[in-house]
Amino acid sequence: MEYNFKEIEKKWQRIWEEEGVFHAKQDFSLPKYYCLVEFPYPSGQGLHVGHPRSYTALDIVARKKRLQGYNVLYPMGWDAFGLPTENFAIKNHIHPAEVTEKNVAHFKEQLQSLGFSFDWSREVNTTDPSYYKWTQWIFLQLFKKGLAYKKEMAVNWCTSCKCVLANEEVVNGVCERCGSEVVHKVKSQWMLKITEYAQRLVDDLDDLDFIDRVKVQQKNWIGRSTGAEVDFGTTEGDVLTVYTTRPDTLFGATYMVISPEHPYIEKWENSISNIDEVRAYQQEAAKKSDFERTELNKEKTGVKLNGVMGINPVNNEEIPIFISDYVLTSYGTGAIMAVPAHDTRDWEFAKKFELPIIEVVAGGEDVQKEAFTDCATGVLVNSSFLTGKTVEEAKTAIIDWLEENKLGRKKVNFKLRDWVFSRQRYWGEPIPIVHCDKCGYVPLPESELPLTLPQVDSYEPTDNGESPLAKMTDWVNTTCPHCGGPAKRETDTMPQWAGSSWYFLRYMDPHNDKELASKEALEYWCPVDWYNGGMEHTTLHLLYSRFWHKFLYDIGVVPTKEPYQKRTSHGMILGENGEKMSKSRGNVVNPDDIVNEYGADTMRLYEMFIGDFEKAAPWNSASIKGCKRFVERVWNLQEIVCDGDEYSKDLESDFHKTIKKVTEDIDNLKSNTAIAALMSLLNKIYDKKSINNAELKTFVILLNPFAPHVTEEIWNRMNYGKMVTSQKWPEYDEEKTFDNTVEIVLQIMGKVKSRVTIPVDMPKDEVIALAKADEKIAQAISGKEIKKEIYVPGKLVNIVAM
RNA sequence: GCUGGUGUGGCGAAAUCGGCAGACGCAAGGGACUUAAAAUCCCUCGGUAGCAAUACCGUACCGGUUCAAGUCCGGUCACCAGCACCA
Repeated sequence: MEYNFKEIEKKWQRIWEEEGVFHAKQDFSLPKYYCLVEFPYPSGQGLHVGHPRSYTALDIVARKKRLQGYNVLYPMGWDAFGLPTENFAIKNHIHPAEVTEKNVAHFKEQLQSLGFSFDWSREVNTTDPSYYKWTQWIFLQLFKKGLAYKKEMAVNWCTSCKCVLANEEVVNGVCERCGSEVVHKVKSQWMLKITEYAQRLVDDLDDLDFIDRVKVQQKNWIGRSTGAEVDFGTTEGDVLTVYTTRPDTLFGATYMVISPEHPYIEKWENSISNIDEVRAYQQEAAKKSDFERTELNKEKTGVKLNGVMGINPVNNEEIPIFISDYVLTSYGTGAIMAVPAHDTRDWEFAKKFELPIIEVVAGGEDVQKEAFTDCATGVLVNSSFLTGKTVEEAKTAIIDWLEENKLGRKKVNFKLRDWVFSRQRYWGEPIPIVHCDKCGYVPLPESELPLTLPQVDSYEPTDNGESPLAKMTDWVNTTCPHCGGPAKRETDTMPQWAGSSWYFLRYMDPHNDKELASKEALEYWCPVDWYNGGMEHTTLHLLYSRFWHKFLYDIGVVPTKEPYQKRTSHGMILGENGEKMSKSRGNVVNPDDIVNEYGADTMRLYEMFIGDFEKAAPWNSASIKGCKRFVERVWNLQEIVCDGDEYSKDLESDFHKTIKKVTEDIDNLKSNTAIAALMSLLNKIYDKKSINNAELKTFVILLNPFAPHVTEEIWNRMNYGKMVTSQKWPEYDEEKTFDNTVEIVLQIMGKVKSRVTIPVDMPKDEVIALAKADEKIAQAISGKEIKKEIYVPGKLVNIVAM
């Protein structure tokens, strides 16, 4: 009997959709489960085979949870603002909204052809004004709380996108999207104070069920370090504060370094005798892009400030001050004390400028030859009242001393920077702020939201760094909501990360036009129980949305501190040659082709069977056949069905074992071994040449989350009643997962010599006796002294005989 | 450089606690069915030696702990990812 997957899959997809089988119920008394996958950017290229890996994995979880009686929310939508659409629109003279609509339709069709159990009644689209109304609303709340502010500063500017980038979007000095050079440009930008949440973004990770590498990466990115600020004196009388994580080494500070942009240089202009040299260095440093700064980091450079000296507060010694670009303006105080004996960078600099190197922690080699940095367990020397203390003791002692004498304080610093939020492009949410000469930056009244994107003639980005919206004078010129005077609208738009920072909340109540979602819906659905997405979003979307959610929690909008309880991440699907799939490499696999040739069930099974979900895996066309065979063998079970309303004796324990295995594996994201277990069971059924109705029902339900179409069709043809989707997930009896007898191995000195089958509950003495009676064992131990006899129940007997 | 991870057949991979290494699948070889092919079904399938029973070797490499190590400990190498002058 042939399985016509093309017809049958389409049929069930239609029925599921028509009957709203996967719609989350409005009944808030039911136990809930919220499964979420990152909504895609609907690019013109269509779905990538990587998308279904994530979507199928959580589709399996969602379908199983429904069968287990949960009210499941598994939604899908479109993260549709963004540059590729805008660039396509520019090139082809079509409005980006039109491009988006077309791409969305294509994506949706592709997703539906894979049979995902998304609740399409809750579809959202970030470019829909009824959606971005609330994105703008959140921005206004941030503004009102002082967390959105405008600042003139050097920002990352992508020379190709002609747009500023957040720090998170700059990878190795180039644009993460297009790979073009990123330069520094001084611009006035909207910023979000994510740094205010740095501490909580680190601390609250502890209570979350995120995979470790996500936690570690977020922690590294936020980069918390604990140390002290120390106030150095100067011969100018000003206090020069430095940040250090090693205040214990204060007696080893032989010079100071400030960043080229440090404001004291202006202040000391008249006292610095070599001011021209200093100015030249400043200009040189300003010209360098991030890329150059990191590329050229081998050789230390700098200029000594002649005429000004620093004063070390612990011993009142005068030490020189340098400017150098190895000290960053944006971290700490933009100034450091240099301890060349115990810091590699300071050591290199000291060697180059022939500065003294004083050892203050004993235990290393000669500090004149190499910096001794790995000195956490060392003991202090040459350090007055700290001498003799361990590093840890000295840290505490010096901080106490500094605080007592008001010369310093304990201090926690973060690498995290505030989020550069504005973009000079058209296809994004307009920032709902107007600028009035009298009143400054004034938020639009909430009643005027959404502030919709105006129609423009040209979406072309400009070279002068202005948004295309700036040319729309009709739109730009407005009145101040505060004083009624003339004012100008903000013409920059929000970054793509804005709409995705809260979309999971909108799914909870997507058609609400009074609030971003109702209190009841938020109470019920928060938090997302399981969120799967790409590692590439760890320090972007995932961090940003945690920040927004925490803010919404603080202002009483959402009921939980964190948006996502559990976060997992899928490995990439590589091309057949083991390289990343890309057009230029010519190794792209189109999911449509696979669905056409093998069907959605086979595609789903293959992507789940391909290997460890967390690891990258190369595509292999040949291996798909194995999954197709499996689907067909399952289909053909219909030909060997016999009567029976309970598991047959010889398959009973296998069924209980498989139910247990599949149930647990789905919860642990191990679909590969769950499918392997189902394949094994199927092999056993075929060995037996028959399956009864009770067994087939269980088998079909177990397989349903993985291969929903074929199982639904079998269920239907067998007249088992209703749909599989309305059945109950099978249960297993732990007792029955054990066999009555078990084969154990008999070892001599840890080497397998023989095997024997015994009742599981046979006492140790009897098992050992039986083992010794075994012909091969008896032979092996004859004439030898038995040192030890080990019995591991259900596994083995090992006899140590010499 | 720092942080995290990975290393197992021809290939994708399994192996909650240390307890039969290679489940499951692909590819390959042999056979059955067929006029033939495809499909399907059955058998073999880590290496070496042997007709065979069997023996020895084998989870990147070196060493250790243990009755027993893919798994634990120490060291080395390779690869992947993230961060990278963060004081």
